[in-house]
This record gives sequence, C-alpha cells and structure tokens, in this order.
Amino acid sequence: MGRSPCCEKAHTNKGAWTKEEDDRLIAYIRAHGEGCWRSLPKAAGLLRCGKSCRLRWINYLRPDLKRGNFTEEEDELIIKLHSLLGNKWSLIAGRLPGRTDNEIKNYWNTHIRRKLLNRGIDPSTHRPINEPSPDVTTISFAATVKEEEKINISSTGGFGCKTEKNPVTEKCPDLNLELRISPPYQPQAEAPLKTGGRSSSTTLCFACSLGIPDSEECSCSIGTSSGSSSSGYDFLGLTSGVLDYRGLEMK
DNA sequence: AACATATACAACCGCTCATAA
DNA sequence: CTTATGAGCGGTTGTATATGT
Repeated sequence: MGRSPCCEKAHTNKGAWTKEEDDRLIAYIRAHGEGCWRSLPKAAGLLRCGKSCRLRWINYLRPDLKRGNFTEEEDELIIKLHSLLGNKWSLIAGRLPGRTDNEIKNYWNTHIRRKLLNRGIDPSTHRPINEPSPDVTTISFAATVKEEEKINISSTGGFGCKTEKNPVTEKCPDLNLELRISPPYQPQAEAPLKTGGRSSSTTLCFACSLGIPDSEECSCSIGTSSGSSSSGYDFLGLTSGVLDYRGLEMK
C-alpha cells in the first residue's frame, strides 16, 4: 500500500519559478505565516506542489537568507562541520546563519570537494589521500562459522550481536555485511591528546571517546579524572570549543 | 562564430521520521 | 498498536551559463 502523492501532479507546474509565483508565495506567507504546506498552494492560488513551495521559500525567498559568496571562514567551518557530521547538511546549515542546507550541499559538491582534493585530502573521509589506512576494526557478519569464531563480538561484551547464522547472508552469500569502524582523522601535529602527555596508545572506553567521560558507562580511568571538559580524547571535537554538539539541534 | 564540454545551482524525487487519529 | 499524513532530509537530475577548442 503506497502513500498518496503529496499533490495532484497533473495540475501542478514544475521547473523554474516565475516572478509572479514568487510574489504570490511571499505575499501569502507574509499574510498567513508558514502553515500547512500541503494546503498552501491552493490557498495561495499557486499551481505548485506543497513540497515545491516549501523548498522555494526555505531556500530562496526567506527574508533572512544571506545569499552571495561564501567567505573563507564559512568554507573552513563547513569543512570542519562536515568532518564531524558527514552529509548532515541541515545540521551544518544550522551552524551557518543565513545559509540553507541545499546551498551548502551544492557548494560542497562544486567548490569544497575540489578544494580538499587539491589539498590532497579525501573529501569523504577528511584523511590525506595517500595516507595508509588507519586502525580499523572490522566487524564481520559473514555467514561462515569460522569467521564468526574469529570475531566473536558478544564475547567481548560489545554490541550484543548474536553469533547465530545470519539468515540474510545465508540467503545471499555474496552480500558483504562487513562493518568498518575507525576513529575520525586527527592531524598529528594539530590534535595532541589533551590528557596531559598520555601516550597515543591509551585505550578509551566508548563513553570517553564520545566526549562524555563522566558517564556511568565509563569503563576506563580517564573518565574519573577531575574536570569533565578537560579529560579524555576529544572525539568529534566536542569539548574543544570548536563545536558544541548541544547547540547543533535545529531551532 | 559554432560547437563541445565543464561548471554552478535550482529544483525534483524518494525516502524516513514524527505525530495525530 | 496501527495507519495515514505532513514535514523534512539527502541524493540526484535538469538546465542555464561559462569556458575551451
């Protein structure tokens, strides 16, 4: 049972918006506010899909949009945020007043990707392109019993994975369900550990690696040291002031 | 000048999530 | 709890413009 379409496609305009359509939409939202997008086109006298109206308003007609070229500071902020958040464009946009997710996404794909490639940085991983692969934990869900025995996740108290045969891989032996986990790239010169000269081989628990060292889940010694914001590996840069994850929520 | 190719960005599509009935 | 619906998100496509041959 599929969903009903968001609008009557047969009677809606598509493609570029005209000046008249823009004016109608602006006038309607000024008078009535951003209400129900589904019913807005009809109420505003627009032959457009509600989704299309929403997109047009949010991305181009909203009065608080900045427009214009991105500054060098915005570039660097986007790069930093993308290294932390990945393709979460709406979250990234939330940290850049006056910019929209669509605008940032387009800007990333056209400008910043190339900029990073020119710097020798892989835009998807933010690691140097020629760097040998970092420490990677591979969790294999492959179907063969021998491989399950090699990495028995449940025996390490990990994520509660069962070691039963996976019905998916049993049915689809060619399906690769390997999950690869690795810490985010930290340039060695720029990101020394903030643990007072602790060696880089220090093992952190999951809670500390997420920047919540005082958590009950903490199973390493780092989390018990005084001063929550000054201890532990600053995974995601959450405690360094670069990014306050609590402020990432959209308004 | 004409054509081909690259680039930029507006807009659409399909999906997931949240929520009300 | 289930289902229907609207909103929002991210990926992709379409098209106008710029640049190269």
